[in-house]
Amino acid sequence: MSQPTKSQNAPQTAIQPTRAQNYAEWYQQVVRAADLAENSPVRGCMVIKPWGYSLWENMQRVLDRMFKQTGHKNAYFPLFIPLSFLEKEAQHVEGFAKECAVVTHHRLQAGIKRDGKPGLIPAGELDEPLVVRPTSETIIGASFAKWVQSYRDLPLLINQWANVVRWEMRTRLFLRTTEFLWQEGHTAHATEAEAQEETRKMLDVYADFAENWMAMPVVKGRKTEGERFPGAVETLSIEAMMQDRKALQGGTSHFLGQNFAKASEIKFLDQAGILQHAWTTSWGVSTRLIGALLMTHADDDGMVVPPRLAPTHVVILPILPKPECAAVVMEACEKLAARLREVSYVGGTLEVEVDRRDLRGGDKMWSWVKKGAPLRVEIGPRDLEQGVVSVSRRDRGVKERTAMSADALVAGVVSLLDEMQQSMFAKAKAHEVANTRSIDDPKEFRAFFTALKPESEGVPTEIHGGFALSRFAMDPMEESKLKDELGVTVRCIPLDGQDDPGQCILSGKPAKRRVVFAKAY
RNA sequence: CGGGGCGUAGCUCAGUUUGGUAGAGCGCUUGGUUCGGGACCAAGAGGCCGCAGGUUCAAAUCCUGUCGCCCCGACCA
Repeated sequence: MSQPTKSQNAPQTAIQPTRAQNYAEWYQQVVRAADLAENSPVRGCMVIKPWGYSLWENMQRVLDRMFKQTGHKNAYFPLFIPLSFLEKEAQHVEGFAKECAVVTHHRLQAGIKRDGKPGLIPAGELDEPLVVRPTSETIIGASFAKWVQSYRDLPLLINQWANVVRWEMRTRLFLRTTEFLWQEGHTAHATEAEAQEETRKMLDVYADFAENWMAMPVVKGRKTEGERFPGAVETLSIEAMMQDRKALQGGTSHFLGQNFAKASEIKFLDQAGILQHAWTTSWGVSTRLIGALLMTHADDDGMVVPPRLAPTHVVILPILPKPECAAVVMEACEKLAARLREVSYVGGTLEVEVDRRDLRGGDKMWSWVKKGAPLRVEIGPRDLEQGVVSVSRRDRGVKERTAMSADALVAGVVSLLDEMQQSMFAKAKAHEVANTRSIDDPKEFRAFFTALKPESEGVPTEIHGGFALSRFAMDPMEESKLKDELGVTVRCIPLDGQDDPGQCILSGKPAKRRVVFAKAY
């Protein structure tokens, strides 16, 4: 087979391979083509590039506003956690011990390294090692213990934007990296009911954000015992179906009971003068959401960014076939950009970029297609003659264009973006619905999650499976067996589900209701 | 931590079996022809072949050691 040259045999899609050919590789290629992030020299850690980071900034801005609106305040706690703090909650230690980065020294000095060469070696061993936070329950708990004395100090509603480190064995850009960015909310309450309400409220905030900003439909639910956060009494999560029909946990909200309050001594005197332990919660979303956004919306030409989170809403591409018309075209572009920048959109004004780069037209256009900018507006001499601009939507075909007057664009741009946002959600929802099935027959269940052609010699399995809504008797052993056999787990017990008694799909024992089974990231 | 693989130009890789002193495509620079589209032609810049030893007249190539990375599993936001 001869190597096809670019001119004779240009790829049909901007991303190779396509989703259908090799989904995992497609994901990596989109991350790169869209200029979201790249691998760094540091094992398992990524460099988030400007386009990817501005997506995160937009997510942060919206979420931060939602947290403030629900009464939370931001604070910042140390990156380092004394080892003894982590040891306070037994299940917590067990859950995180295997993935902690540990600081054992506090300076470097000249010496002979392990490879026998001269260089810098760690010196000044710490009396007590410091753990780089994998999550901050214990260090924040220490502060909460000081801040809470009376029922009048409650509820305490705190959020922190931070980086955390989890020494994972295998990493994938955005989905699982050694260091990642997130927010972690930590709250303390006087009563169990209030803490549970908080847990539920923040899950609703996440679901609202996922659906209305990311255009990503989610299922809200409770986790089974085996999938729970270490140390939590109950874990709630939002689960989204990616385009390969696997589930991605997008955010979690934990009801911690009094476990961490007891470990950190968060105590208060209630109105009756009785000393009580507080009830705490914690909840978080991370830069993983960028991976979720990609796998929900991106196509074989690259990223597709939902308008409400786009760093740039409109890209204006000047078309300059002849140098003599450059000035006129550029002026028209700048004029349109200035008008569009006055337009209000989702709490701010439109972000508009005129791409003045000295690149060939095709390269320039494709770079924005791959990044997923919602609207591209082309302006060339011919458009100027006809008094129009050419508008392309990223959620439509790359070559599809609509000619309209600049006035019409300025007047209609917001409804255009709104329609695009809606349409992206609708498409993702349709995909979820199409691949969610109620299954009562164990044979059908097994077939649903079994690939027709198993993976072989670099050819991945075809995309299959989805969400199975089946009854489960909540036996952890059965769940663990299922995971070993089919790689399927209970993603959640949906909150909006009804009681629907019948036989457990795994054991045949009586089961009260249906849960979501799926393969997961 | 178990199994497999790979370290050669910015990127993707060939060359290693059969040692002889470094290549391709893409990208980059310059010039030209094109150009409502990811074009073409020409000329260039760029690598002590992961690192350290050894064998040899001669090592990217053979041997030993070492470091790093990737993939599959177990673990995981």
